[in-house]
Amino acid sequence: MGDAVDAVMDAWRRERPDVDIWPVGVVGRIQRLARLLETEIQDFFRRYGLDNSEADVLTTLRRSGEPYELTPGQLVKASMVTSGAITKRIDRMVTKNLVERVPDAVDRRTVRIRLTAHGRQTIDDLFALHIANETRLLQALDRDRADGLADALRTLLQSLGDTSLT
Amino acid sequence: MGDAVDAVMDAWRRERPDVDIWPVGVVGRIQRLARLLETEIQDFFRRYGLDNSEADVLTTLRRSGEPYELTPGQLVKASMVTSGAITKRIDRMVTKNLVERVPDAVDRRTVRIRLTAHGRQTIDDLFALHIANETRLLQALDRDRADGLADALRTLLQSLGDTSLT
DNA sequence: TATCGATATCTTACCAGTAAGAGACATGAG
DNA sequence: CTCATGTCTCTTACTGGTAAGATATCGATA
Repeated sequence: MGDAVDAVMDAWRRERPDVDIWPVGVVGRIQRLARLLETEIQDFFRRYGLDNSEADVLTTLRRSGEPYELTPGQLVKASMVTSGAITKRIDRMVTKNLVERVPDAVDRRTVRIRLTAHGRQTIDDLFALHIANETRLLQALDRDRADGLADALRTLLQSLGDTSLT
Repeated sequence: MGDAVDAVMDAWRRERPDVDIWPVGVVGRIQRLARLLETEIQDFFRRYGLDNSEADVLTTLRRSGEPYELTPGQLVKASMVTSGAITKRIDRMVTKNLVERVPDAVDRRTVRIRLTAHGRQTIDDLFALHIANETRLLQALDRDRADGLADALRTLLQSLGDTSLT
């Protein structure tokens, strides 16, 4: 008994035996897993009054280290969404007192987005729990298989040019 | 030199050495890859006047076999989007003459969504090219590594309950 | 056969994100 | 010093999807 993608592949082999559809076994699974994992992670953060997009910004700022601030442009590069989406996220998060906009002393085009004390506290309280939740989602893989999986995924990401966040 | 996720993990190890963040190496990569692959595949279909959501419906109907029709409910289960989204997709695709709604003879609650001749032609013309494009996206992996990757992803999907499309 | 819960599709109000570009500011070449 | 070009953030109009529920129909049971 396979997974949902095995069913898709069986159907294609019946309908289009002339095409070797092996890439579907990788691409289709990555897409389905991404959706399932995103839903699970969203459920986790929602229990604490956050959503995925807010958690994305909070974690990006937190792991950047003291003083926990980045420009909107840096957040765009780290996030895989457009600048318009980042502006809106920041607007929402300012009203929730998770981040604040502080003017840049040197370059007046630039704004710095800084974690508030509340934002810092929120993500620090949640981070270990969030990682524990991701560990639970991956518990079907032992550590060796997980490492092998991560290696193969890294190879793909590098080949697609995903080598930097800045 | 690693990928973008290696940079994220290095940052976390510096900022939160108390947390073992190994799951990020899998979850983060699946999420980034899903976005990158989706963008690439969207670019591919856009060259032929389609978008991802339309291609999703066309492929689902095509691989279901003669007479190339499914109910909206079956499309919902195959697609990972809500029924409202499927209704809208069908509306758009009807105006583009890719599918048609045909009443079900037996159950009048049910509608059958059927590929038109144009829809059938469109997906049949594109399918082999689409698979060739996916093959290109995965060319960094040889066939053995791709099989191993697919196996690990299948294990995860099954553990998360993703075993059927119906 | 009348009724009631289950099922199937569609509707409505809303929202996050996108694409394109506007506006403000910086900077280097001449 | 000036101006043209580049950079940075934000705005606007739009779109695809969601959540919740309305509407219509089916089917089992008393």
